[in-house]
Amino acid sequence: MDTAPTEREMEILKVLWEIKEGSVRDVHARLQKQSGLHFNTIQTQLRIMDEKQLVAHRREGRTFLYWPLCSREQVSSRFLHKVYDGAVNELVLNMLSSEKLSAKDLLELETIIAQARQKKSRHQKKGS
Amino acid sequence: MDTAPTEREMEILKVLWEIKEGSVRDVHARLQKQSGLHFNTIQTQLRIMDEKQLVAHRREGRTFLYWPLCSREQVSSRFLHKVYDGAVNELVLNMLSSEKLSAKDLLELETIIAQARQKKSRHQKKGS
DNA sequence: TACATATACCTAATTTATTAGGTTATTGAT
DNA sequence: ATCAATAACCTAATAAATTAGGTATATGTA
Repeated sequence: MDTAPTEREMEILKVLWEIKEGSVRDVHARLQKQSGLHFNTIQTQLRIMDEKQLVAHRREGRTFLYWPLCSREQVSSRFLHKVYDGAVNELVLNMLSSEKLSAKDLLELETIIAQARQKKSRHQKKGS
Repeated sequence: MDTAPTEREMEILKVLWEIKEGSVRDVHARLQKQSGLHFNTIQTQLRIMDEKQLVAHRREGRTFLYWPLCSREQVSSRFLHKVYDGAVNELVLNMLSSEKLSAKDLLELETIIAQARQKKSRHQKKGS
């Protein structure tokens, strides 16, 4: 993944992240309602994404099964660096102000980070 | 802002977020080194962004000064909803695993969130 | 005044993204 | 065996993004 996914490619990637692997039909079925796109459109998109190495495919009998080569994590990291020059804290700060998070969400978030921090300090003490 | 900024538009927005307001020349100067783009290219981009209402402009003597109509917060919120269906915790979790954060960063993050949470519970007790 | 410079403005070429039609081959059912 | 359905494959039209050339005008300086 060295080219950033376009808007439409993102939609397709989201489907593949969810289903792990799927045929054109599988992807089309998931996008049909919201987008109304033609089967062939998805097929062409997937072929192009294949060329761009955003996805890969294998044959399963007569049909191709596609899977993502680019993770949500990678897409997010790219976004972070593109928009925030890598400043996670800035991003989180903005999330806290723009999204309406419940106290429960916040507590969960706090816990997640506390755990990461504790894990980190343990590792540092051990020297790794 | 109802159209998402394109790749190049993002670069220009980043400059405007930083300098708050600036002429074509100002923006061009900032982007010149990294991108090597022509002055007119930036001018055209800004005109288009103006049409799209990603920026606005006013006259200052002979030159136009542009400022962003779309914040980093808005761009981020759009990203969050597009890629994570709004799940902040998922995003943060991914950030923690993809970015190499120092213990200091993590502590700062934890503090930021703890404060947001405490502020929230206070408000809830008061009933707002 | 003449001239170089900087500006907006106009235009369009090129590239990339998005969409889907038509063709051919394979498969499964009647 | 025939026919309908489904798949890949090929092709291309359309739309949007990206880039920059050229023109006209104003401004400050020699």
